[in-house]
Order: sequence, then structure tokens, then C-alpha cells
Amino acid sequence: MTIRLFNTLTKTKEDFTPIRRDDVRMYVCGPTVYDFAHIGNARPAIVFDVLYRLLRHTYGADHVTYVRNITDVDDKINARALRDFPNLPLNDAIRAVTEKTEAQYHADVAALGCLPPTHEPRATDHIGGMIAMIQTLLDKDHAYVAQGDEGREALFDIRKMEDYGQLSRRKLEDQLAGARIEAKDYKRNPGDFVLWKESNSDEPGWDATFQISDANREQLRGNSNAISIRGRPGWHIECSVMSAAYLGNTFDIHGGGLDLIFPHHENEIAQSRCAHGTPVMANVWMHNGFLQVEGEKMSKSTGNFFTIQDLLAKEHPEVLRLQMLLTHYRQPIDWTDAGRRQARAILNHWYQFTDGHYPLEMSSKELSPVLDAISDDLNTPEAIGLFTQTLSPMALKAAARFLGVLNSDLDAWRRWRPAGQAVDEVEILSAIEARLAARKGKNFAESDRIRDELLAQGIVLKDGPTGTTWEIKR
RNA sequence: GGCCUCGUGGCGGAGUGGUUACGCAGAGGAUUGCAAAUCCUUGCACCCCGGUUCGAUUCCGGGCGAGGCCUCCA
Repeated sequence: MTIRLFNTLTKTKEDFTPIRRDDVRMYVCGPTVYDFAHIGNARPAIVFDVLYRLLRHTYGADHVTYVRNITDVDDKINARALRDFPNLPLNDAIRAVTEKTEAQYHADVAALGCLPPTHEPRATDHIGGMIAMIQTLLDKDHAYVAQGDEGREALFDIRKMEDYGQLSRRKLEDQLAGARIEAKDYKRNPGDFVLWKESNSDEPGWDATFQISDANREQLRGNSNAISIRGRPGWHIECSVMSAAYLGNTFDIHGGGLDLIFPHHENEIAQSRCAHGTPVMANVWMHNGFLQVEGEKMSKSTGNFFTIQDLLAKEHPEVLRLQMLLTHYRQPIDWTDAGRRQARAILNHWYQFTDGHYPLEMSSKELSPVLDAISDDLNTPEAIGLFTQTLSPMALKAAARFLGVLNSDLDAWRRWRPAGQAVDEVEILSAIEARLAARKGKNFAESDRIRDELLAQGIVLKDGPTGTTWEIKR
């Protein structure tokens, strides 16, 4: 079975061939931990988790390396730290923000059924590597130091790279025509981007000393080729450094959201290829589509902004995961309440259909169409379409679990309720018994009273052929 | 100005060169003290115009319409 993946670099679906079958390597841009993750952040986590599961199935669980970074150095984090912890020293305040946010992110994606990546490096643990890579770029004349508006900056010189713009397919002229980029006269080219930025005394910073060329020294009107800048890394350099640290200079798959194609991934490619002297950084570049809420762009101002926590407080995590997988990862997804109810209805059906059945092995013949669909550029909607049409209960259970849902049993599913809203099961069962006794004695006023009382607590009763069951009203 | 996506029944949402998922809502039935839930059955669609083809909703071209990105952003 061949895995086919849509490669943004070539804009085509390609057969996937790993560089090494015994070590398939994937890097996905992770969160910037300045605020709790919203539902849009969950999409790449879930999409690439499915890919991770597929790769592990295909090449063996021990032959896939998945790296997802944590960006814990960023100006938004600094701003948040100053706002939320004004009385702490800045570095402590930053740590307070990032540790709390990072812990919540891990809890969120774990709840959504995402396997932990092999490595989850933090940017602040790789500052030395970033300084070293910037030095390499300076040495190779792909970068220069300039006096910017708010201090000195090390900048990447995009015109020194022949095929800059390959991923996003944009030409330098187009960007100028768009006039979205404000030309700064200290930059050699308007599109040059920051590698290292000087911090002022009340901003976090790391000491770095760079060796610059004679020409660069003259441009700065300095008298030394060694220049010390206490500063912080630019946004793009961290992914170049961390991917190389764990996956090498060239690896198989690099993923992230559509919006990262430009400038983030374009600039990652520029940095990594120029620093390492390689023709490619990653062979396959994959990008998930955007998420909208009720047809509109999610934004805090319009009130349609949901964190993963907001949704988990009301809905079973498997419903949220299935809702995400019901749309192909490259399509835009409209996150709606109607969609959530649909996902819940489907999952409810699966739980009933598969109740009491053991899952098949994924290698069984009946499941090969499902694996084929998932292998075809992660076509989860098609795979799910097969579930209800063709699969036996055992096969459906296996396939759904492969996608990360249907992990509990019917009983637990029915009784699930959000954390912190646990119910006293003994009390409910005795109430049900009392009601049954009342019904037996044709005392319907009493039996209905008990039912209404439970309903007021959010407990719905169902009289089935095998007795009365209860579940949480949702 | 540049790049890209989409247009399917009342609604949401898959998929396909010929027989068209699934969910909700609707209709009928089973069950039921009533209700809820569940199960069974069922009606309803492929934006417009050309082209390719024996045949297109599906491929190609054009049109119209909707949306996204190009700035921090998953």
C-alpha cells in the first residue's frame, strides 16, 4: 500500500517515499504558548496525529520520529507576562505564562486523543543552536547585521538565495506590488526578515556575539568584526534549528497550518537550506486548511472564539475529534454547533452498532479499503463514509479506533458528562428502582414525578426492552 | 495586483464517468401507561453555458456566485 500526500511544494499529490524506511521523520509547527489553545489550534494537532498513526502503522511504531515544537519565546508572550504578572520579574513572569499554557496545551491535545510526539523541544532550550545557525548564515553571506529602528538586527538577505519563494510561489515583485510590506531603508531588500533582534533592557534577551564581514562592518561604520547583541531570536529561526537538531538537515515531512506557508515556512526553508547547503529542507510540505466558526472567521471581538477547554467543558472529546475528521484536512472547515450534533449522532450510532464486539486487527482484509482511503492524502471523510456502508461491527470498531475515537464502551459513552459534573450513580439507580416500583403499581403520577426530578438534574431515562437506562442530557 | 478553494436534496456534509454516503429535520410503522430513547421503512439534489464521451453531477474550457490568504495567526 502506497501513502500519497499532497505536497505544497509541487502542488500535486505524490507517492510518499521516506528517505529511510527505518526512520520516517516529521516536523510540525506547534503552538506559541501565550494563551490557551483554541479550536483552530486543535486542527493541525489532530490532522498530523492521524498521519503519525498512519506512518506508525505502515512503517512500524519504532520507525517514525515526530517532532512538534513549543514556541516559548515571542513578543506576545512578553506582553502577556507583563499584563498578567506585573509584580514578578519579567523572566519569572514569562515562565509563569509559558508553563501554565504549555501544561494546558498538553492536557487539551491528549484529551482529543492525540498521541504525544517523539520529541517536543522548547525554543528557549535551543537558543545556542540558533545563534550558531545565524553565524553560519553570516559566514556564508546569506545574512547581515543592520541598525534597525528599535536596535540592531541580524537579517536574512533573501536576494542571496536563488530560488527564494519556491514554496509560496511568490515573486519579490508581487510582494512589492501588494504594497503590504513597508520598505525599511536599513534592509537590503524589503522582504528581508529578522534572525536576531536586539532587546532593550526591560525585554528578555540572550547574549550573542556575531562575527560579521568586512563589508558589513563598513556598512555599520563599526571598527570591529565582532559584534555583541543581547537579543532574542526571530520567529522563523527556531524551527530551522529544532528540526535539524532532532531530524537532521533534510527530513521527510514538514507540516503546519495553511497560513504558515508564507512567511514562516518559506523563511524556514531559506534559513535551513542556506545554512546547511542542501537542496531541500523537507521533501513533503503539508498544510491543513483554516477553521471558521459558524461561517465567520473566529475572533475574540465577535464572540465566536472557542478554546479547546471551552468545548471540552460541554462535549465528549471524541465528538470534537470526529467532527474535525469529517472534513478533509485541506478543506476549510466550518465549525458549527450543527456539525457537532451530527458528529455526536454518528458516534452514538457507532457505539450502539459495535457494542459488545471486539475490534479486528487493522491488518485484516476487511479494513484495507479504509486504510487505502486514509493513505490517499488522509482522506478521512471517505474512510468514514465506508464505515456505515460496508463495515462489520468488529471492523468499524477497529477503524474508528485507528482514527482515535470509539475508545470506550456504550455504557461509558452514554454516561459521559463533563469533568466536574459527576453524578451520584447509586442515588440515580435507587430513584430508578423507586420509579419502576411505582409504575408496577400503576402509580404513574409518582413515577412521572421521579422522572421529572431526575430530568431536572440533567438525567434522561429511557425505558428499553431490557430495562430502564439513564444517560446525561446533552 | 498576486495566490488558492468552493458551489450537491429543506438544512449540514461526503463521494462518483453509467447503479448517488451519512446526519438532522419530514413522512409512515414497531415499541410504549404517557414521554423520551431506540429500531425498521420512506420522499427529496448534484450553479449556468459550451466541449470530450455511447453516456458527466463527476473530466476540460468559459461564465456567474461565495469564501480564504498575501500583516501576528493553526
